[in-house]
Amino acid sequence: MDPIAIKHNNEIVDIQTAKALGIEGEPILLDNSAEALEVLRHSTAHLMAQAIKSLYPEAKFFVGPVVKEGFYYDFKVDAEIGEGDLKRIEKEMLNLAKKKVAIEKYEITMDEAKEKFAADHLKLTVMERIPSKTVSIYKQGDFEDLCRGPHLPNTKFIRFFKLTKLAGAYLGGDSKNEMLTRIYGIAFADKESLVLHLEQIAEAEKRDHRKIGNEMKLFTFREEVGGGLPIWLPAGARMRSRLEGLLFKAHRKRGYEPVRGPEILKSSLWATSGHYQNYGENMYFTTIDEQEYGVKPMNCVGHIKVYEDDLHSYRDLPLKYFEYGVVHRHELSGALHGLFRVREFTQDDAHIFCTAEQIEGQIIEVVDFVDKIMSTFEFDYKMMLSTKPEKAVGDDKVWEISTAALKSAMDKNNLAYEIDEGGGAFYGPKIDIKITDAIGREWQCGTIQLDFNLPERFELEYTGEGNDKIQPVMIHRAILGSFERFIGILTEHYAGEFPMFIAPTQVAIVPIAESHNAYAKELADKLIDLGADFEIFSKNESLNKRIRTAEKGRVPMIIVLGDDEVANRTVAIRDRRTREQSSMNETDFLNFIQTKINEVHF
RNA sequence: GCUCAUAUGGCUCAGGGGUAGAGCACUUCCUUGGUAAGGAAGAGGCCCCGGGUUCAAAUCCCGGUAUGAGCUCCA
Repeated sequence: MDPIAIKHNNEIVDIQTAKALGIEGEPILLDNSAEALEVLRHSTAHLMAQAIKSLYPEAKFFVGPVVKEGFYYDFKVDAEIGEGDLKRIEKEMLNLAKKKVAIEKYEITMDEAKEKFAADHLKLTVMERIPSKTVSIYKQGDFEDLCRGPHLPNTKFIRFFKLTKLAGAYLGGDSKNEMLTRIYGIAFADKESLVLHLEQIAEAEKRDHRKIGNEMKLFTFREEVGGGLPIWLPAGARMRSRLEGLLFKAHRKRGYEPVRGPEILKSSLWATSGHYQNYGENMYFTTIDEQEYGVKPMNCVGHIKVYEDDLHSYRDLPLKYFEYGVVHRHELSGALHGLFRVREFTQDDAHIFCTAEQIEGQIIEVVDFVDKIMSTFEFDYKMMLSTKPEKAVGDDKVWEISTAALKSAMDKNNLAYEIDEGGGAFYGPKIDIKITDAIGREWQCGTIQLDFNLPERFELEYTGEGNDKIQPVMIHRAILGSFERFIGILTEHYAGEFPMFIAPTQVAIVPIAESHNAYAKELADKLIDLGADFEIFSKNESLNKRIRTAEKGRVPMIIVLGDDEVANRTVAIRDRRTREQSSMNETDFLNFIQTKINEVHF
């Protein structure tokens, strides 16, 4: 196999450039390595541009980079391009690739380039952004494009690709500029990888929590209620309350105290906390009796008021307050997305007030808490440490100390993390927990934020050993993040087939005939006593229909009751996934359910 | 927030300047069935909201609301 490029000084250099400059290096072969895909996808973007140019001769092109999920090209044509045109463009791309045209590179001066592309105002805009005196041109057949490369040596390497999305995009991402057409695509070195990728996209669509949530009647949204304001239906609320219950116990076990702050607080308080200045554009305000109030976007201020209710000794610390805090944040309307991005949500929020010496131990404890929960739900996760953002309160020195404290807690305990520069909260640095779901997608849930600023702003203190007044440190933390987003993620993670301990309905009871209803009711009562939710399928429908309905409802366990079961006090169990049947006596069954429901402790 | 698209019964969707359609779900009746759709009859819609054009608007136009995709990745 011929190399498609080389790696020189840790940079990808294409064959054309290497030859011109006489550079040698480690060969990059056409496989699915990051380097090979970068070159392949970049050239596929160009091939797409060539195809577009041949179908729409008036086309003008802006930029066509490689991105995380493939590549795109921004361009402008006179005609309307719809989803249906993607197939046409793909076909033309295949035709062009089949001609096995060499991709050549040459350099010209910026002035020459400006003349060459004089008719293309988009390319001219691109050139305005390039500081160098010369630019490179890549040529394949009669198609030429301004590009820095690297590119494949020949179009024949491009075989396995797919144009995936069509969208509008502003020139340069700025909404003041003109709107261009953007086509996204993906390319791989072999057919299997492409097929696998497309299957993954289809799988993600099947798991969409908006679709499953609707089918399972977990939650809904209503136009007349407002955007981003979820309505929890009985099934969803049952599941949510199971999660809340398990997590409540877990907090109590770890020494957290439940507290509760008000939904609206005076604006002056938000000014003290800094939210008014730094987060105000995301907040809802209301004025009553000439007094302005802000609807809380976070729970910290309420918890600070809990702390302030009493004097504290160093002996009391750490104090851990937690609340399932309902918060409102005005997200951009275009950013709303199912349960993932809403304007009202409930955080599993807690604030730990501790001494500086206790920071490390507390961080470790929270990380351990996170690990327990995420592993229970079979999530892999990684941690990101985010540093000071542009909009921030507090001295640089305080930021340095708190960032260092987080790093040291992680380092000392050999916890791996990545750094996100400038990604912190406005009051302090943070560690975000990113989980990976069943089909490999990443989600941000929990967060641990260190805060020296709010204690300072509210002049919090505790009495030290020497009877002196010392400022405590606050740790903000959430583990699920919010019930809304977490349940959305769980829905996609499990494709709606929730494990027994969290499922909205644990057991579907299907009595075969009316004469078996009494036994069904008797079992149902016993299930309630165990804390299991059930549903009896005794409607006037065929047995097959009722079993099908129960299956489609994604209930983890279906039991069928007929003459045999009533006579012997047994249940016929049908497994949701394997569709296999087995029999169990009543006592064993109830014990089994009890074990299944209680097998999880966070 | 911006651009484009979409909005028809509880759900999924077809239709379309002049009586509103299907499947599922729902109700009633028949059927009493042993592991993925038994049969029949019936009820249910201000066609998102507000304006405009028209003899006539669910349909065309404008505005609003909601939903979807994209808007950060720089030749």
